[in-house]
Amino acid sequence: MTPPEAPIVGKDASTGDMPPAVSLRLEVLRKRPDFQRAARAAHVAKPGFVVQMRERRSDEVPGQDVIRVGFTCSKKVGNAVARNRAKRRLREIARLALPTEGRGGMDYVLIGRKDKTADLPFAQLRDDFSDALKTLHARAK
RNA sequence: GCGGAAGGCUGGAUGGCCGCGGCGGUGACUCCACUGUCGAGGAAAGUCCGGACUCCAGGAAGAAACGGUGCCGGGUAACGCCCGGGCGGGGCAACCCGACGGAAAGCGCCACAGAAAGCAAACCGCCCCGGGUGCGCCCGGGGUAAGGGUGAAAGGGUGGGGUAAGAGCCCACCGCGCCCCUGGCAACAGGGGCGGCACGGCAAGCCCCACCGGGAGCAAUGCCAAAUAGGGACCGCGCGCCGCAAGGCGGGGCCGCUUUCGCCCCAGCAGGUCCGGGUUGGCAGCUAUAGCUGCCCUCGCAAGGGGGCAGUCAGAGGAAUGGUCAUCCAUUCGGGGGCGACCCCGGAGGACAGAAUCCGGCUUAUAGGCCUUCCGCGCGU
Repeated sequence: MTPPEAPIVGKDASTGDMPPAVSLRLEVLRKRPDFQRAARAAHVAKPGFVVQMRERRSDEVPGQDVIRVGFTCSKKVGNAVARNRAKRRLREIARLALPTEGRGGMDYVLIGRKDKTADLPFAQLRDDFSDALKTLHARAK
């Protein structure tokens, strides 16, 4: 079932992000202060998750060629198994979309929701994430 | 075949595409790319016990307090765990359950009901004597504890003798207590003798006895680096008393307590040197041994012990061990076909649950599937 999905990726890739994407790198957020700064920035809520995005200041350590992304699932999401599964699915949609649809110099934080993050169809999660990114990028303009 | 008891195993499979963490290799190799290899559980969970390990308290001994354990024996590094046994209780049985030391060391409590709840008493009764009778019984005195009733429990139980009625008053058996013998390492069991019964229950109320326990925890702890508050030591100057000097005197401190042994410190100051350090980050601790896994020998009823061979098996740190799709596998729902086992089409969903220093246990959660042994009933031979 991979072939049917390939056109989607190809279509998104043709929107014009290809040239700067040459050296975009993904890094994972690990420090609490980074999460707290992102929490004060813009956010978009979708059924399966919430996305926060913050533009790093130009003098911050990771340069403009780096996209950073963090994942948060609090105890409200469920027990350890539910939290881990939600986080893994969030990681996957981020990994699939950010190299082509993300912007350098941004910190993204994805927040899991109870039951929805683990149960919604994967394709819907991907579509919602693309929509959320477009909304955030338009707002940041 | 039906019903039941005990124990054990498993807990989705295969493949495609795309990924993650550790270690190794290769490449102009701090980034990165490619490649090889390894990568969650029986409970990883609760954090309830027991340890290893680390730090704290100066060494040793002791006492008190506090906490825990509690039939006996064995196993173990240890345990509150495990195995075997005893006793008590439940079940036709297989088997299961048990805070199971001490109540003549002391204190305390025993609700409700009941006449009476621990010291002997007597509500209804029963019996005898005296008196009165309207003959139904009533009053007074005394003897009883068999019967009724209450209760979780009422001063041994059953039967016989005995008596006015009764009563260990007497007798037999059972129970209980003491002594002795036998078996057993022991808990305990069996037997004999004596005693006429005295010693109610609760120790999951305090308590007593025996045994065990110092405290805190990997966010332990050690190392490195930067900035900085600002503390201490030594050198130098100076310095209470005694002494030529070494040093002593005097004062103070060191495990929560005690004893003993031992140790340490002691005004002030411009300067120099060194140490130290809240916090943040990095590295170590960090995964291999009271090991684990498989097979075998041996001792033991067993838990387990001794030995041999082979292999070596997650180490993250906002936390890797996955995401997704397809097929199969069981499960279930709807429709159809077939006498039936079952088959076809479509759909749903896949138990509990995710390592965080590491072991040994316990407890709790768990869809479905599988295996072994045993018991009762029924049927057949």
